[in-house]
Amino acid sequence: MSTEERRSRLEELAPELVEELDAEDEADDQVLPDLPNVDEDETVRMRAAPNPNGPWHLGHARMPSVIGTYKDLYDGEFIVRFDDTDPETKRPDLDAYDEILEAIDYLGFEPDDVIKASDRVETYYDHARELIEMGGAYTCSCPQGEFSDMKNSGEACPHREKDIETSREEFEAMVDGEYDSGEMVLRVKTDIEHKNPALRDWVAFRMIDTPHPREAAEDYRCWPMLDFQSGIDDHLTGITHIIRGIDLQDSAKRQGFVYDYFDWEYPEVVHWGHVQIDEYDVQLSTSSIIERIEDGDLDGWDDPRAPTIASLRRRGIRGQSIVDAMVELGTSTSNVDLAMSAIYSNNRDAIDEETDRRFLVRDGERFAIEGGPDSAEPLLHPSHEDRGTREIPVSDAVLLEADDVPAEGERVWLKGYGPVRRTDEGLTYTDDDIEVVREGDVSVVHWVPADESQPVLLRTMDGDVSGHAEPGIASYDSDEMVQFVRVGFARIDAHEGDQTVTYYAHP
RNA sequence: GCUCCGAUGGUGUAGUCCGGCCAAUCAUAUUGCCCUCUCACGGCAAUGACCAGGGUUCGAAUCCCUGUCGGAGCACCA
Repeated sequence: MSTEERRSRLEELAPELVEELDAEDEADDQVLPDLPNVDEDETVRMRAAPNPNGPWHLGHARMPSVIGTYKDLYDGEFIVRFDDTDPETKRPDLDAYDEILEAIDYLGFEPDDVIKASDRVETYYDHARELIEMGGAYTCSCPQGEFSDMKNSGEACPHREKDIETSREEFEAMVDGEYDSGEMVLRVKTDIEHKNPALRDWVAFRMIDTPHPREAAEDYRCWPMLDFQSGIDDHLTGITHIIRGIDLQDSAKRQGFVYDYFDWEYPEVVHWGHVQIDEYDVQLSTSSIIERIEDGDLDGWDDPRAPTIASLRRRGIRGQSIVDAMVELGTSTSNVDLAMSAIYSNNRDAIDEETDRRFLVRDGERFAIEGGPDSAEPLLHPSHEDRGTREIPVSDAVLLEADDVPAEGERVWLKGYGPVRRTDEGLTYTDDDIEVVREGDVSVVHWVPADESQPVLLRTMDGDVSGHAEPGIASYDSDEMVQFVRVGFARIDAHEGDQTVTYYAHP
């Protein structure tokens, strides 16, 4: 019985089972696990909270990919919140704000709102004041190391029991910038004997002497720490579900103390592991990429060797291909390796049908050609005869890749042109029928005319390759894709002088 | 040291909550064959995994314990 037959038979016998079957099928199409505790009456609302200290590397694509997909799945919302509260060690890059938003757009998502933590400092101050009044926070001038030692042995520091009045005054002095970096912090009063030392009386605000690069925030010296800022914002912006990395495993527990003081309900949290991406030897970190650019190892963020979103974009890989691969990783708490081949496979699926075939010969060897027609007309796409052919002129010589050069006396089939035999003079056209190819005696190779070809630079992950393409390559606009036969897919980047610059995408 | 978390083929993932339908799903990868003017696409096939050891049970990938390995936090970074 075929599947169809079984189905209709089942429909007769037990229609309710068919429904069940369909429901299961539907569930199977959903690649991401269900979000925990989704309230039917409430809109699922999530956030991406990037630090704008540089453009995005590939790992950053995961957050918008997944929360954007959840947004679609639950008919929810997501916002982008720039967590730019450290003007010094994670100093924001003013260009990165827009670059990140562009990356999200390229991935195919549109945030419902975009906010910056550095615009909201007064809000954080207000909540700190409230917390101080409740006895939930105190100012502390302990040197960092000393506090750490006391904390680790579960001892309270002398400032913990100071009166509210003093904390209030000292905090206002912090806000007014009356302390230098390191002199005073505001701590949240948690449980100094909590069994997890990471949760004991953590810092909520500290002093930073370096002005924020954004003009609107350059006067602030008292800055909230991530756990405070993020905790307040998640509540205030109505976030229902948070996804974050395992490095922030303790954040929810830390922020839980603040939420308890304010009597707020903490959002649902999903933690996921780190992503590594194969094919790149380098570390996936903003700072290491910045370093490599400064050292001149990379041309910039969109260098084809850079593990960045801008790089894949320039190579002509669609945002959707990245999104699908990211979503496929799921949200497990263990670390995962993403195979670039998964992204490539998605992208091939997306573009193969519509991409023209063209010839590119890398590092060609020149051979005079004798006899034969004076042009070739290969199809633009092997599965679409209706799209027509391209004309490649052949005057008296062609270029072949070293690996394709036949031994003397042997034949090859120049794809779209015809059979030639290697002689001591060069290549001589023969009258062989295509049967010789079908029988496997003669291999088919790509080629370009030696004189009428167009110089091409192919930029790849392994460095730049120069070569020559058939003349028609000059007619493509920037951003169009071509498939260099037997080489791979590439994006046309620019026509510079008499050279065409292309970026290699994938096989 | 203290505290969390995790472990299914090369990679990712389903199944784990509620043990039997699992000699384990799907994708990718690799290999072979077919198609083809040797790319790509498509078709067919093969390869390959439940971290280890105990326990509970008629029955364990699934529950329990121990171990091993891996990851994370204990910052006035995010």
